[in-house]
Amino acid sequence: MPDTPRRAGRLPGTRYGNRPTMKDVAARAGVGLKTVSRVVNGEPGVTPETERRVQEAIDALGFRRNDSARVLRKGRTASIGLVLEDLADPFYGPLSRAVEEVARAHGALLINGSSAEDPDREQELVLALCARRVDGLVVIPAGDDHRYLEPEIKAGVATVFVDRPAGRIDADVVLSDNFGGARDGVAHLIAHGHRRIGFIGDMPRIHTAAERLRGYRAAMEDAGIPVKGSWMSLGVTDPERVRRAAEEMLAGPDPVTAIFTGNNRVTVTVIRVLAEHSHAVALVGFDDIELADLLQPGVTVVAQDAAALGRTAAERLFRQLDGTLLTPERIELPTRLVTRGSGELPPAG
Amino acid sequence: MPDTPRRAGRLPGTRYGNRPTMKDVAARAGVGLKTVSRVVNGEPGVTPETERRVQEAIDALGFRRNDSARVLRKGRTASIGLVLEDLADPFYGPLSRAVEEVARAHGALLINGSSAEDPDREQELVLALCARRVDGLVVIPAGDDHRYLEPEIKAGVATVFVDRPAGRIDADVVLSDNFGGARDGVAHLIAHGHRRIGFIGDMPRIHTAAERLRGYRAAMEDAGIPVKGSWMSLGVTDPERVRRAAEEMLAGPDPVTAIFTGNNRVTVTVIRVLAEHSHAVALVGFDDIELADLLQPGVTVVAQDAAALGRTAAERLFRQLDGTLLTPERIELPTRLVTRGSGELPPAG
DNA sequence: CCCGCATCTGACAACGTTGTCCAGGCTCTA
DNA sequence: TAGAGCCTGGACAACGTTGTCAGATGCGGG
Repeated sequence: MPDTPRRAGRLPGTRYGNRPTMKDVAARAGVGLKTVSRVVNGEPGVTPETERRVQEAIDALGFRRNDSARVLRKGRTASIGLVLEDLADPFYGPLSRAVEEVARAHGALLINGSSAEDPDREQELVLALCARRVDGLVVIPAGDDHRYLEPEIKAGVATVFVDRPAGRIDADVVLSDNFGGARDGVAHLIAHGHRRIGFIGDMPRIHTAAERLRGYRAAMEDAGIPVKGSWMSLGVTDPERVRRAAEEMLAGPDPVTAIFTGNNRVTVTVIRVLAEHSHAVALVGFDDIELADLLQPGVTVVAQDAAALGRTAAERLFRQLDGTLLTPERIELPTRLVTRGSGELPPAG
Repeated sequence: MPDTPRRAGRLPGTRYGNRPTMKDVAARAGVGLKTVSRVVNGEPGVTPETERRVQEAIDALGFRRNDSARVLRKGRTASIGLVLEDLADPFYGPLSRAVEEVARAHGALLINGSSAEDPDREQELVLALCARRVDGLVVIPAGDDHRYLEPEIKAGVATVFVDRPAGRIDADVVLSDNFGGARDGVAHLIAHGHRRIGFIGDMPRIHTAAERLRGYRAAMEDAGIPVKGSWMSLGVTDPERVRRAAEEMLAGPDPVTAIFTGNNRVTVTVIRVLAEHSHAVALVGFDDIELADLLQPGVTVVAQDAAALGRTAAERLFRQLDGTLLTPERIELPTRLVTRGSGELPPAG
């Protein structure tokens, strides 16, 4: 590409690179400031001839309304914030997109940030968004104390929590039925003859992990199967430790014949372990994973609908802004058991 | 959850739900407006005692600085816009995240939107972002004419295009080496004895698709293999048509012994087709896919580094804002051939 | 011919913040 | 103790837009 010289950076001190303002447009069109405002906003009461002149000046100058000033004046930003754990996680992609679509339908833009599962970073992000006066917030919480949001909510920032409940404040929450999903998944294994079933999940301080563990316990109890401590591994999530945990469960004195995995990352690692294992072990995982049907055997999962979570949350948010929603609620979306083979294997050994 | 009454929506007419301003804080602390500003911004020249009083008032009132007003005054928004095709696509997740991280390192927030591969929607989004006076834009273009951005760029909006070049304007671009990657992938198949190699890719009007097709042709030509029209399928991307295209290539009078797929969606579908096929067909795909190593055989791919694309683009953007970058450039990042089995199968039949 | 009315236009203040600049009080020295 | 100089604090304008309101213009009717 030729080395066409570019503008010499933005000159320090210039604001917005000296963009034309309505005043400039008005001067050029020979009309008043307010008339330009009217044309820009499509307000009535402007002669076609005047409008044409103004439009001409706008095009000639490359004028674009400064929404910062507009926001300052009007009080609404037409933007909402989304704070999630990690934009790169395949679970959050569809969720973000769903929130974005709802926002778009309401003429709002989406500002989003990743908390990286760090409560401080979550708070920092949320408050930065509040400082920009987003109209509302969709938060997938990393922390468990959200009292810092109280003044914001009181000041009118619509807020909906997703995937996990808010901590120590009363707010709208949209969740998957983690308990029921896990219970059904484990019951599915039991129905296929398993009694020694392992559970590998995240730290129970994370709400979803705790609920799924509870579902596992409930299913076992319903079937009258006492759970051994060696069958449960909690709080491991990095691949190396998951691998060890799985191997121990499979090798112990009371080896499991099936494993229930608490989230997609764990599931993937366990699939790798089982692929190397000598005899077939049944597996049901929480969260769907791509290509799960192409593996041998296909992976049976408890799928949750990330897009529906996002959509539901965003819709509630805009209903809060309408004023049609007055009472915080907790909404639980159902999960779906998708059978593909790995969960239907009979007990071996 | 109990039906605790919430504030009755935002009262119409109230701005920001009557949030306290610096003036309120100043009144309560019994100091001047500017002193509050100084405390909020950590500027020097305030006695510890005064600062304490101000801080107290801030906490008591739940004051949070209004960044809209700040932006209006200062001219910089400390936010950048990212326009991509689809936030839910696993390719863009890591890219977004990388852009976000760089933005964060520069104290900026990220506003993003999906164009859904629609040029009009791309333009609408970009202009909405410009109206908010984002400091810069990272754009994965859907359209092929970006002259509408000229006034914006002239006005000082830093702009970097990613994944595909800009149309009809001179701007920074960060791309993967689509041509070289595809050429190497196809050459890899040729090196393993294949001569009848199929290509299934997206519409050549999309830059990446055209480049990959060019790479395919180049590799074949380098090996002195004339390409038959029946080996190429362009512009198909929905699963059903990809399936048919693959089946035709495999069944025709000159059946292919290997297929090169032009993107991850096509690759996934072709994997499904090959899984049902009677004899082994080699496969190399452009773009990596998760769990590709667990399939039988593992899927050989030409991987591009989405995060590196995003990071590089964002870094260039902030260098533009620094003023240290004066000339638009075209940067090409290398791809990487990841061999896992499917690309090393010998020709069958 | 003048008045009233409707229509169109523009002057002005306000939104909440920050930059500039000056005033007042303090300390330190001669 | 007076004066110089420094430090702290505050008054005011400005950023670009929109809401309010009043002025200008034109038209028709009395």
